[in-house]
Amino acid sequence: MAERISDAEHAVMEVLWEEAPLTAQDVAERVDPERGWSTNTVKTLLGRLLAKSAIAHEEQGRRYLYRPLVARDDYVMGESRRLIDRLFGGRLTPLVAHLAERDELTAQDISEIEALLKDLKA
Amino acid sequence: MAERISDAEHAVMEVLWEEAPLTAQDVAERVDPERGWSTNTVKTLLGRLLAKSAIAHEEQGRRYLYRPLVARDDYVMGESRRLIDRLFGGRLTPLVAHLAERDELTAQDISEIEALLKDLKA
DNA sequence: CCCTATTGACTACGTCTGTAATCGGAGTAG
DNA sequence: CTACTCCGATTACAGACGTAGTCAATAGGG
Repeated sequence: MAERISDAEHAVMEVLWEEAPLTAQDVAERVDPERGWSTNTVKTLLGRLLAKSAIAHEEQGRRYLYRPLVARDDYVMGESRRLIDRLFGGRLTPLVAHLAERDELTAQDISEIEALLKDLKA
Repeated sequence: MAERISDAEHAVMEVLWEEAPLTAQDVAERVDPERGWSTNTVKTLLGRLLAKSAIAHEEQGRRYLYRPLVARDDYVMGESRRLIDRLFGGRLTPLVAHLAERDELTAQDISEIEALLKDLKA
């Protein structure tokens, strides 16, 4: 089931997570223009996502409406875990430490996370 | 330079980050046995990493000694940023929040990170 | 009813990846 | 000198990916 969503496919998923159901046409129109994809490319990606059961489609007249089957949260969680496991021995602290060391954290980030953690303990 | 290191290649890099320089043979012996790679496979990966300048080799008699050119920290940072940008709009807080929501944080994690952040402000 | 525009399905194709066998040259044991 | 061995380099090959063209069916416009 966890058929591993590729990068290009992910771009399509983002569209459907944002709004669904949509027709292939709609999706093509909403994909990040950065990509510069042709409609056909988007259709192929939709087809592949269907094949891996990441999305589903229901007939609507002579076209299909696509909707995500995988929740964004689940995908995001999976990817995050994969990275943390692979690079930080499965622990979040080293990641935060790493970002901190490289000055990738703003004062605001720090406050936000502190507040968040405080809440967690409550 | 930033030739994007693949997953299999990454496994080889981990060995060299752990200890270097090493011969191809040494690397093959130290790669995670989980992978079950033949020596040839490791050699191919070393070749590809050379091609993308992620590692370098120096002649030592009849063989080569391989050493990393890319620092682990840089690699790790790059991958982390990529994930955070792609999935969390470039901000760390949502990632932490996400992990928290899914109960992926232990009490110890929380304390550690709090301590870390406290230090940062000092 | 016939032509054209639309839509999903199928096909294409070069690149990258994972995995490995093979080839050719250089020492090494006789 | 000769057969063998060790090593890096070259080649192989299937499956995933990014990207897109073509085909067949269908639904409207005349």
